[in-house]
Amino acid sequence: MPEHAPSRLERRKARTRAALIRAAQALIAEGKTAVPILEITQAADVGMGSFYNHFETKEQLYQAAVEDALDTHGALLDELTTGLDDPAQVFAQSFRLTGRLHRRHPELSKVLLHYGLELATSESGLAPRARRDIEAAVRAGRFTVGDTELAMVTIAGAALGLGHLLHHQPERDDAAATDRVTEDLLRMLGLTAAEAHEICSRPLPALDTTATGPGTAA
Amino acid sequence: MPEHAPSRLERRKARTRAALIRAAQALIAEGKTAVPILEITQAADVGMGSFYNHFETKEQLYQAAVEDALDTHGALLDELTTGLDDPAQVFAQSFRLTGRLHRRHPELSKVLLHYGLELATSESGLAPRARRDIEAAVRAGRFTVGDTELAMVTIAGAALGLGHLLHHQPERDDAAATDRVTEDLLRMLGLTAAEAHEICSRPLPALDTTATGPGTAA
DNA sequence: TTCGTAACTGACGATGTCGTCATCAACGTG
DNA sequence: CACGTTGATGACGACATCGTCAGTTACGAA
Repeated sequence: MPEHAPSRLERRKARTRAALIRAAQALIAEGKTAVPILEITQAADVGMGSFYNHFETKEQLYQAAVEDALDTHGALLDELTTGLDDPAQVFAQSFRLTGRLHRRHPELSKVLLHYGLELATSESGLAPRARRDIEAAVRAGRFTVGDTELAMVTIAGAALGLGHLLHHQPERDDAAATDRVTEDLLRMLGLTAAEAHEICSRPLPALDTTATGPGTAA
Repeated sequence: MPEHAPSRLERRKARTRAALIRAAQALIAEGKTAVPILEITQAADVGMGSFYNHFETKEQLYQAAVEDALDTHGALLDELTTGLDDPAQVFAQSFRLTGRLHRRHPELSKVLLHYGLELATSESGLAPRARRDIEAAVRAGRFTVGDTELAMVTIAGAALGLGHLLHHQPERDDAAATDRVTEDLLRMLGLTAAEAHEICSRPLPALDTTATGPGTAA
């Protein structure tokens, strides 16, 4: 991989690929995963045949779309939690930010929701980051966790449930709901009720609307 | 509805309907929801045309199949938790039994997993039972819950996550895993760590393999 | 037994989707 | 400028699924 200067042709290829991924994410977000390929390419403003230049099957495209969405969100979380020294707060902040994401970037959120629990046990995506953060907190004596793997699926399930609820109850205050669930989870992880509440009351960094599109990671 | 004696013709109709629902549940359990109708009817050992005598669309059949599975499991839970006077134990026992279900009745479990979070917010199915139990425990001063709805989606998410993990890690002890997650959730719900542990150590009623088939409720 | 009805059945035409392929446009190279 | 290569494009044949329908069987009533 001699890190070629991505010459015009490659950039064009990348652009059509990105367009397909974007369209796929939009369709997944609408729950329309069972659409003809032609419809996807039209949504991407790309010729029908172009699809097969990049993917062999619809499922393959969807997989790439989800992977892209996960990378985007994970990178954002990492960026926004650097510099925090309390591992418990890193966890809390990540979770709270993810909760807010459901409203700020509904498309991305819905993509995550659609693939749901598959992602919780997947070895790529958010799972490794979550495991890293939880184990760090355990080592630091902040969390009391009997089984990291079980805690992770519980937390992942809670996150998905929360997102699902937020999408179905648009009138509910997303920040308040997310903070409460985070607080509940911190208690579950061994923090005292008082401390859990305190951590979830701390201010959060702003969640910019610089939604990174596909093409950033691939 | 004069409660007619269900005469032979009606019984036959009910039988083919049940056969279709059974087949649908089996297919959902295998994740094969995108099969031609013909395949469903063959699995049910029923003529192709019969499908349209009972349902108008595949999705309609699946919906009936899920409803049936939920009623079956919910009724079982109610039956096995009657007579308990501590609402916290009712909750714990229901959750522990549901966890064990993932291994005892994988088909039924997978049906629940497939429809996932939809069921957590649905007004029919297990959600009303969960709400009832949680609110009873709160009234009795056993649980400390800020928002019942949020607790419910968290718990539902945890249950789904647990089931998902159990299906993907067959070597894991399902009873131990379930009890630990239950314990975690009880702490989250305000019980002390000691009490949570104690409640999850109590013996459970045997989970008979009298899997009720479709036709019982419909 | 005979007849009417309700449910079952599988074959068939209509419809929709797939994936290929021949062609074309854009780009880089000698 | 001329040629080769890479990617884009959409039309087309192959194939699968759908839902209907005309005919059949099982049942119940007269």
